[in-house]
Amino acid sequence: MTPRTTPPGDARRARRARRRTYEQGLETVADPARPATRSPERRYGTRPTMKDVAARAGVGLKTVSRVVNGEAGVSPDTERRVQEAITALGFRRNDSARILRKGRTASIGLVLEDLADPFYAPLSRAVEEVARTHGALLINGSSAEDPDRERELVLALCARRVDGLVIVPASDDHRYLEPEIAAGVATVFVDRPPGLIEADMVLSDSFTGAREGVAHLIAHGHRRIGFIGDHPKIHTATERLRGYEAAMAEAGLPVHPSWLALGGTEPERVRVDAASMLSGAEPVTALFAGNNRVTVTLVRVLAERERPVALVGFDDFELADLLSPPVTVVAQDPARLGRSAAELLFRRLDGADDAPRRVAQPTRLIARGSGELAPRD
Amino acid sequence: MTPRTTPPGDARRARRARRRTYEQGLETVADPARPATRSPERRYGTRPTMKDVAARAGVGLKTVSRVVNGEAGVSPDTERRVQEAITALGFRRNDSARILRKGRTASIGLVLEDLADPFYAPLSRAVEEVARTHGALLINGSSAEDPDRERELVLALCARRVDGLVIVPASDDHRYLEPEIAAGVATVFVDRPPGLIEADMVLSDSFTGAREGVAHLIAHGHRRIGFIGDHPKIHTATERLRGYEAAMAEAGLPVHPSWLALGGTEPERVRVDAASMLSGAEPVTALFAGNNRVTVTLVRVLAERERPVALVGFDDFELADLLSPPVTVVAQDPARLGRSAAELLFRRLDGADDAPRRVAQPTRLIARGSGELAPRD
DNA sequence: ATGAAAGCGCTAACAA
DNA sequence: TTGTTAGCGCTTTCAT
Repeated sequence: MTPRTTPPGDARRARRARRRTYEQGLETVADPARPATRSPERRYGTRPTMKDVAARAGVGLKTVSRVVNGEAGVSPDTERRVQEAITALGFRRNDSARILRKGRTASIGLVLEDLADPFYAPLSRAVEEVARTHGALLINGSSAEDPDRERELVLALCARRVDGLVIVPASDDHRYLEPEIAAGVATVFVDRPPGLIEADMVLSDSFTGAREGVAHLIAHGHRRIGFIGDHPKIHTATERLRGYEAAMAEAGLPVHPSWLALGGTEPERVRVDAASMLSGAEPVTALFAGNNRVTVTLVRVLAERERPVALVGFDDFELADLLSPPVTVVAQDPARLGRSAAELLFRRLDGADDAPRRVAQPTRLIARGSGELAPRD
Repeated sequence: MTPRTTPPGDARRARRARRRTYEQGLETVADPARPATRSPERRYGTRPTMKDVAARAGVGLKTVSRVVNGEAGVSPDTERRVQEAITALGFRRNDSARILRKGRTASIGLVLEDLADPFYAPLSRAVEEVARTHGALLINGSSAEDPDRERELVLALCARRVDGLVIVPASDDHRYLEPEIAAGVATVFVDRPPGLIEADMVLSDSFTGAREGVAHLIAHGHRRIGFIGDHPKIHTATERLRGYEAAMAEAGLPVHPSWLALGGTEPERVRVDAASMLSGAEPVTALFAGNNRVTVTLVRVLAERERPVALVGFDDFELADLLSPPVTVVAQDPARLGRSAAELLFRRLDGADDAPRRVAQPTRLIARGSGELAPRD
């Protein structure tokens, strides 16, 4: 516990030693707009290496390696001297070199739509937690629902030689991953299936969940039910629509095309579609929301109206139970999705080589009030 | 657009080639409980290298490198042949080797309390976005408010030679970072200041925000106001308490010790403290919540009570405006905190070497209803 | 326009 | 117990 203070000049000098602009150094995500690398100027060239430690401790390089990695076969006295040198020099093993040599990075990549989305944030956290128990770090990126960005990110992660990938796909064609998977990158898709390739996947049972949610509304007397969902290119959106259609068909109810609206989750779009369904001669008396973003917008829309409209949302969300009326939802468990996906990934990394799996997780209907409102015609 | 299909055996063979258990391979986060590495078995040894591409294209290694990196000085014909070989072999540059050679990783680390917390998720996303514009990847980890885990994570990131670090500290002593910073790892603290070292930081003005929030309650007639905040070891918690005390003092109001409760954000703890403040002969008529987790719990507690109690929460949260009463908050902008921190980081990476900065961001009081309730004595 | 050689910092294999 | 050598896959330097 030495309250040692580095002279303030040190850090400044180190900073000054850096090359002029960051981007000149190295690109990760390919960007055709940016010209290729030029200036060499090293970055951690000033850092002590094992060789330096060895020289200072008066031992061989391998001995330092042994001490650093806690391997056996070093006498206590030698170890002490090496430790002293390490501390004095502020040595820290360069894992880049280690990774190159060992061929494994002890890191996995996670690509999803939006890290900040309340649905994906817990998923991401769960993946991180599993990675941690396996001694791996997590590199993650948001695709923003853009297939090109997904591909760019995924390939950047592959170039970094992540040991595995967990992907919430934005793209519907993952053939670009074939060489990577063949080269041994374990890959698990979560929340949505891969496109045009075989791979492990962990999904919620969107179809059944939506069918139950819509059947719940029907059971409460609704006949005209609107479906407002995510963009049709997204697998879960179409699955949930299928669930809606199945529930309606099972009840012998017709579906008017104007009751269906798939599109982006931007509040404006959702508002426009909701407004049109709720107006006219035969307005819908209930709405089914295709995901949490849509649900939240619909809660706002309905709060602004006088006439009560029933609502069931896909995905649970915080405080749903404290709204008035409390919001009935078809709940998924995003953390569990993430955990399952990550565990499947590490099973692959541990050598499991059976056929790709499709894990389906059930959803749970939580009746809170908004879905039990009777139709007001 | 060749709909090429890899024979299913390929991936399986690659998987089988892997070593037996993942953890044997390589450790990232030091774990004394796990024994040191042993089995060597390579991982991407089966991957083609530039050398392989060169052999196949009948050119020199450096020519391949030129093509891969888009450098000038390659004849169109040669380039074509190299490209063909790259495609045929499924070559992808190994960035681990590149990083080792170039000395820069084009990645930054982010360590925060909990990736899934609705306050930190947008912060994280903002950091990611800035990193992206600078061509860097983001490696992140959650410290779970554990100083040891923070240190472990940060040092693992340093060993990976991330170019920079953004840290929401859990620890109150960051001297362990001195050698790293001296070696050139740009470091920016966000949301909370560093402990015992000088470094850049980006903070919200917790003191002023809390003072305004409490003054708002006082202006609405409250005299007995409870403060329920985060654990006192957390800087923002004590700053907000200071703000509370300042507002009370400025109004000439006494503060009874039983009105103050700092501790974990677990709902049980918050409930117990709230219950005791709200009972007795002279219960508080208003509550000030120290952060969004506490606020959410208090909303639940108050919803269960008959007598209305005023509430102002620190941090805004989704749907706060749709609760009844809508919740008055002192809002921070977590995305902006993240963006500022990341931009500051990249300025450092671009060579800025002026003295460490302390950036303070203002908070904003948003009156929605719960903070405007009159005291009911 | 192209390539051969050196070496980034580490670990593996093998001596001593 | 300890050290020496080779080489991971790439970029850099300097030839040609």
